[in-house]
Amino acid sequence: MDYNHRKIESRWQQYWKDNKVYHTEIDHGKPKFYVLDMFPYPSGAGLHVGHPLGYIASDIYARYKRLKGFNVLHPMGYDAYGLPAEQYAIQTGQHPEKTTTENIARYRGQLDRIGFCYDWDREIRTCDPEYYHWTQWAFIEMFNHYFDVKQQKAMPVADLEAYFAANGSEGHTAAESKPLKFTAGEWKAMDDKQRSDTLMNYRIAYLGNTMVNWCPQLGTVLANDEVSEGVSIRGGYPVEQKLMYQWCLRVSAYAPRLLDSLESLEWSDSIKETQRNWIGRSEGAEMQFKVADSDVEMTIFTTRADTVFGVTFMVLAPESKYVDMVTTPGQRQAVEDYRNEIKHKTERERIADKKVSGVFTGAYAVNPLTGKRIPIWVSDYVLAGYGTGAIMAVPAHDSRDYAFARKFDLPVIPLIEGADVSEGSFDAKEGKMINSASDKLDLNGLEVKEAIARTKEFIEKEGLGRVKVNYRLRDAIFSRQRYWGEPFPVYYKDGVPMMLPLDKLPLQLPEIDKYLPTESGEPPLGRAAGWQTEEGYPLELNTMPGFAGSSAYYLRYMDPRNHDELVSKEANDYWQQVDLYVGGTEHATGHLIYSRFWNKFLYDLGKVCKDEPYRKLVNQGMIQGRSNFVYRIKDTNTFVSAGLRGGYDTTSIHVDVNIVSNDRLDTEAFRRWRPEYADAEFVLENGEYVCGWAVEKMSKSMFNVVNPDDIVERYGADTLRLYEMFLGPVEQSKPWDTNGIDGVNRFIKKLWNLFYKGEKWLVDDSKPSREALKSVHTLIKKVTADIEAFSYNTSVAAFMICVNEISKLDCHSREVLTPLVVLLAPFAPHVAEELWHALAADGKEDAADAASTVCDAQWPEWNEEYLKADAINLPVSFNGKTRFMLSVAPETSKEEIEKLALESPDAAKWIEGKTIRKIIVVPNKIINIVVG
RNA sequence: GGCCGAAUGGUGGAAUGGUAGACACGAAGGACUUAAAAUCCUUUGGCCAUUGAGGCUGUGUGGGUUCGAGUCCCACUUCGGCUACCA
Repeated sequence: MDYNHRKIESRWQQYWKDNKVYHTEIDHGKPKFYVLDMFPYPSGAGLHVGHPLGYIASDIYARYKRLKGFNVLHPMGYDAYGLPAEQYAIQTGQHPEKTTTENIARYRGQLDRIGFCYDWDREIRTCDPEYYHWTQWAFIEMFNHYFDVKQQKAMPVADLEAYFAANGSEGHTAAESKPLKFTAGEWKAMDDKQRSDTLMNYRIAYLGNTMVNWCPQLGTVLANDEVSEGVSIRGGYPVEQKLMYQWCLRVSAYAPRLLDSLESLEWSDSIKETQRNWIGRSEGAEMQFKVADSDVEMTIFTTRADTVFGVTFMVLAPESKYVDMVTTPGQRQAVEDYRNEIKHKTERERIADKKVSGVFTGAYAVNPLTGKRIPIWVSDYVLAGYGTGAIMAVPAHDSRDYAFARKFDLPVIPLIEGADVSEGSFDAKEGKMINSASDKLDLNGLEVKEAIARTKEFIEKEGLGRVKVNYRLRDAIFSRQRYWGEPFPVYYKDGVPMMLPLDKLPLQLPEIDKYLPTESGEPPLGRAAGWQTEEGYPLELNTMPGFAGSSAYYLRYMDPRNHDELVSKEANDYWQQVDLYVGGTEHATGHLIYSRFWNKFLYDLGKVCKDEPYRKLVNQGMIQGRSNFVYRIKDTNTFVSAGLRGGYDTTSIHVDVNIVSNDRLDTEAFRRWRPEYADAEFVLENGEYVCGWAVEKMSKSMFNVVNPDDIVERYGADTLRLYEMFLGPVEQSKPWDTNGIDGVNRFIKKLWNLFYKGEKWLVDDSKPSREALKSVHTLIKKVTADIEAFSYNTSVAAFMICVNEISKLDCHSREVLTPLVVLLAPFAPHVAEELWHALAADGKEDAADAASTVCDAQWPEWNEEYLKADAINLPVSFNGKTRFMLSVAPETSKEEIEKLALESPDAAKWIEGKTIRKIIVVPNKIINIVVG
């Protein structure tokens, strides 16, 4: 029997399915382990060879944990709502559900062929009403809660209403969009609409008038993490700022907790750092600046309170509320013109346009420490959304302020000794202060850090401001003007937003005729006939964004068919949280923040038992494409091999990597590839056409997409799995290079040949040699350590070494081969399963019924006794240079080693005629003898 | 501009501060074969030497710590990734 991957793999995939081998239930007799992949968006293009990398890595871990005796939860599902299906629907009129269902079927087929151990009985889809029921439920809970800053947790809005009725707004501790002041009497006098509007200022899910990223081409708003460099991540369309009334989530209230509990997570430092930056905590001070000849006081935020003596002007964001309050009549027109100009520029244009621009308001502020009058300007380099939208400008020590001062010829006062500000600002927070003294505060001579502390102390004491911690993290905009998303469980009663009663959930997405906005500019749901409650109140027309469905999906896998709750207490208590989460780094500032927020909210409600959803996170690298090129001689249909193109004037052309093998072009396949190459001629080197190559993104247009199905068909899923792991560390990005896959395939065949020679079954019950035992026990130790450390590439190498050694020893002992098969089961489950059954049935064909599956085997333990070497070779060095090797028994003491080294004949010639100055003996490592 | 990471043969990559280059690809040579494929064996960082050995050098650059540095520290160069008028 030769190794036949097609037969083996289809046979065991069928067996696993028929026998529900990977079905998981709660089992209190076993410790649990939850391994989760970030679920995919099923795109129309299907999986390419890069997608399964993380799935294979987590699958290996899940299978390993199972063999170690854990009850492993390893589910899979689909993030099914998304823009591509909707865009496709707009173009073709095809219902996105149909496209999505087809794509899911294709994904499932591709995944199944790779042999994953998912419990498909727990599959979820975010577009399934049974699933989004709980997305809508969570939204209602967020609407019904506010965030209490003092207790740092979510509390019922009803409590807040009671507080307002008793005390008014005075002294409340709710996180708010903006400060509001009202008395208990005023609260009681409010009508429903006014109360609703007021409470929106505090709810965790609230309707707010906020600056949003509006993308005209997509016809929808986008969250900050869906925009990069002023264009949408999906599609790359320009994005502009627009004030809109939208549903938002008060994520910013959770910023301190999101930041603090990062410490407790086993995530990579780089992704934690990315989240820290995104949350953007900065310690500084808020200070009040009085406006001259006016009652207005402006509040600014600064991290450099120490530089207050160098403030020579103030700058307001164009959208700042202060602009209208301070602008003088004479400057009103100029300011209005400037604001209009800014408004019509997109974010992208504002960034691209590095020119400094701004306009004087005509007003002056008073520096609270020096009493000097300083002009107030408006400029778009100050952002309305951060801090208070107003800054004190210190041109000597901030490069942006410096550029502005130079452009508009404003004074620059250096505050740090030795800082040369004739060419640029001095931004570093170091040095001794100068020019910083008044009759109340003297900072001269202090280090910057001391000066910051001293100033903060001073302004708090004098009532000029207060110490303040600012966060960059913004509330999440939760409305999308699209069809293919979760409908909001919201209706409007006389203009007041109301939540549907819980027993009306799920509110199902209605059918519509076209997937475009209505003529009046309303979102697509505006086309749905009868989109209203039974009482006739209109339902919300927006839908939820992509991250809504992915924020709590890990909980649903614990209890996917529960009709009464998101997850039962029993299931949540058992499975707790994800122990290992595998996915790409691109979700660092989106999904991984929202999901943590969502989970913390549910935790506050007592619905989940863990504060954090994902205990350990591993980020797999991206698989890039490796493109191949052919070189056409200009104006001909002749192609020259890469090594010979020096003498010709050529153009390089991408060629389909699937007709190239080891960078050698299949010239016949090339002629068939496209009609224009049918009569192509070739200039060969050594009878072959050698292609050039480059690493690029994997994409259709580069002809470098490799489909896993093709690899599985040709080499088998086990080879694909082993090869993807062998390519390099899981965390590292690397190009897909099919060169080299033969090596892994050869390894499987070699392994096979330990069991079968033709039809003959080779395995026997003989006592294995010490070398064979040592080889396999070394492997057990190595693979166990490697899996725990996620170092799969070195594991595969270790398998190769072991199989080579055992082949050379001609060992076919069951005692050696059985653990080898179990070790291999996580990596190459099909061939391991086949051999496991063959071992049980002594190589007979009907092996399938002969034994339990390898999935129920026990992970082997290594025996240190077999690993002990007879002798250890220690390098002996003189004056740091290795001169010879000394063999000693493993348990030799330090003193004995020293004696042996000095007495060895090799040592004599290095010691001769010299004095020994120092001897260093590190047992099992080194002997170093210093002579002179 | 900020933050993070990386730099080792022709290639992908190994190496708890202790014999650098595991393992694999590719390449060269050989065995088997009518031939090819498959398989197996040998060699494979560079330089010098070779009858038998052997020797020198070598992990981006320059310093440092150490008996000993690819690994730790400082500075620099280059390349990736993320992020960005965040005051």
